[in-house]
Amino acid sequence: MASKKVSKITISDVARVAGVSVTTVSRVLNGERYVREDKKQAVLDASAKLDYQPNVYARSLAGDRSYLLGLLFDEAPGGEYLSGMQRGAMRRCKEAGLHLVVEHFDRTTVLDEIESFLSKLKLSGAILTPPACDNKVLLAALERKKVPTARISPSGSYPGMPSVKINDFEAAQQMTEHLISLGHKKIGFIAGDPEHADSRERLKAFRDTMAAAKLTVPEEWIQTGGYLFEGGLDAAMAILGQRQRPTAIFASNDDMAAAVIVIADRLKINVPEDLSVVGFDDIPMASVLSPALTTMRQPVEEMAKVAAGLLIDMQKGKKIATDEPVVLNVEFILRSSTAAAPES
Amino acid sequence: MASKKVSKITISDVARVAGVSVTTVSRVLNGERYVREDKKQAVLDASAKLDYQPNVYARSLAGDRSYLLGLLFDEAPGGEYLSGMQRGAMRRCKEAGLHLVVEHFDRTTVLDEIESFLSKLKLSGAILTPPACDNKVLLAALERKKVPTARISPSGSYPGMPSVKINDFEAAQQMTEHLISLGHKKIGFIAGDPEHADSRERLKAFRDTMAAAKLTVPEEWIQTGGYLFEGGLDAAMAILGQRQRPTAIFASNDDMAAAVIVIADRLKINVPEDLSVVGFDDIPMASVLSPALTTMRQPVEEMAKVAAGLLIDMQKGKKIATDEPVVLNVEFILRSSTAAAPES
DNA sequence: AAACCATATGAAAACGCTTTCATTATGGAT
DNA sequence: ATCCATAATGAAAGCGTTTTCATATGGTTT
Repeated sequence: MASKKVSKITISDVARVAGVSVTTVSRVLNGERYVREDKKQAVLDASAKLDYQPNVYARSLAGDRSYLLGLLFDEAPGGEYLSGMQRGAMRRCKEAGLHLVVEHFDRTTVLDEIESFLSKLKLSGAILTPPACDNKVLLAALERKKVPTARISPSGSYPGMPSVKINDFEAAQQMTEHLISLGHKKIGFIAGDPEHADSRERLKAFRDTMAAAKLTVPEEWIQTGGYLFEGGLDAAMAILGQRQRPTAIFASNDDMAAAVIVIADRLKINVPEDLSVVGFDDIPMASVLSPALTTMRQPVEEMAKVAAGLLIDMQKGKKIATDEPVVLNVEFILRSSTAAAPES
Repeated sequence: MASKKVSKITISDVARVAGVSVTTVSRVLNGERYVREDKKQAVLDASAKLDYQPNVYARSLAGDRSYLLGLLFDEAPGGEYLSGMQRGAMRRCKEAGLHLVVEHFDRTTVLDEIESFLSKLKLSGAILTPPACDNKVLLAALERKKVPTARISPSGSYPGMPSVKINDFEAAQQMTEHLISLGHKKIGFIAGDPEHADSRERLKAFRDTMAAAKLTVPEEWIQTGGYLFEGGLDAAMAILGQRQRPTAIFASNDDMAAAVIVIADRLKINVPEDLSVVGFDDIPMASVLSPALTTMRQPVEEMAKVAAGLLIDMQKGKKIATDEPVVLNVEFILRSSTAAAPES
């Protein structure tokens, strides 16, 4: 007795069981119009009964979508940031039956390489994390290849591409107000990368908020650290090495805030008694620093989830606003690196 | 005058230009035998001239390979660890013209879901990071679906699946010897997750090395922290809260070492003057801790690269040793959390 | 009653490759 | 000269979908 071949279940198997044509099965599976309700149900039943799994490659070859979303980056942002993004994007992909492919383009990647990648994979969409979201070459290639693209925390806007960000201005304003409310009047600031819009926003918010509170800030207390720990060390040294030093420092991200704490420690300045320090991002390190860092949490995972969602909606033909970014909320995290300003 | 259609370049275009059949082109592109050198060259030239990009989906549909490698994980290890893995795997994939798709399976993922994923994507290979590398359900599914799988730092071996790891025993031995050479005689140990082979290895190495140096370790000085920061806090408290306390603590990873430093700080114990602390992994946090952590660096990126390489070789039909893991070297990183043992 | 339209359906033609199978050189060994 | 194995090649048959196209059906509108 010949054993039944355990062959793969194809769309025609489903068609046979449901008593319809493969065309109809395809229609049902892709949610098209013009299928009678009873047949639709029959197809769904048959498909479930047989545990039918459409072949991604056949679909991609025949249709022109690919069921793959790309998460693209160039110089990697922090690992925690990146894997948060990834988790968010993955979750959303799973809901929609898509898959996430990751790809790295470093500074040396030429246009050809990018285009070759794009034309080979024909991504259904691409998510760009900073700083790739501002990589002109990459953006141009994506546009030429007509790959729907969502950008995360980009600088400015790019025609036809939606983006997701937080309200950096408000967040930085809130953080500055926190320090002011603790009685600090002499506050320093360490900016990120001036190329990044978010960095410029945070700095502007700091300046505006200080001015609104009638507090002046010597220019020497405003330094740039490029979002890097090392840059933060230099910036902190530049600020704290002066005769006149502030009683609080607002670093534009946690890496640089950690650097401030290191420098303060080296200079025998007590944090938070003599110097309050705040950061931005809430990376895992923030809670293990000593003292634990007061910071502003970015909803990293959520941002990627939303970005993926935008792409999925675009693919479904929904109209998406591409001129204004989707703005998500931050969360203020109070820990022990901030305290009331010391008696003057 | 009709403008020339900018249509996609297919294999038959290449065939025409090279003056051969598509079969021959396919043969050349897949490195098969039985193609005369001159024709081979003609194909290569034509392909380069036309900038031909084989369609991944058509290839996957026709052949039975998929040009996709999967990086699979369940409960995510640290973000830095994961993104290091990813970088390594991606690099190797790029060299081989493959792409990396990432997928997360959490504790609640049922077998069906995994199998559905596997049969839909027909991965050319899968890389499992810990702890997914020991997930029985996942492993069984991969085996059933015949997906070539490489495991990273697994517990034990699994028939037919190669793995990559470091020599945990030697590394932990070296670390223990470092402490002993500094004059420490009273050393505590915080173990990781007893389920993990690497954790058991590190503990055994510690015990053996201490014994070899004729040093005894009270059982209360050996605690388990499960590789987690929180677990490390408890373990550190259990060790340092006693009347008799050690002059050094070896934590099985950096997260727990960070916890030791936090607890020491809380108990007003100076590190490294009164207590030396060492970790394992060299996560980025290690260098910003205060004091900076002496630790053992795992070649995370390299491990993933090697794992990807193993899969690629397997696909090419090379014979791979699956009984013995590939062992990579660690690197001892001396920072300032260790010092000579205090005078007794 | 003819003409029209929206709805519903399936047969068959792509999609761009790999692989099978049949056929034709090629170069010794008999 | 004849035969055989092996090297080299291409025509054509898949691979499992989506999409196009043709056709059928049952109202509505002229």
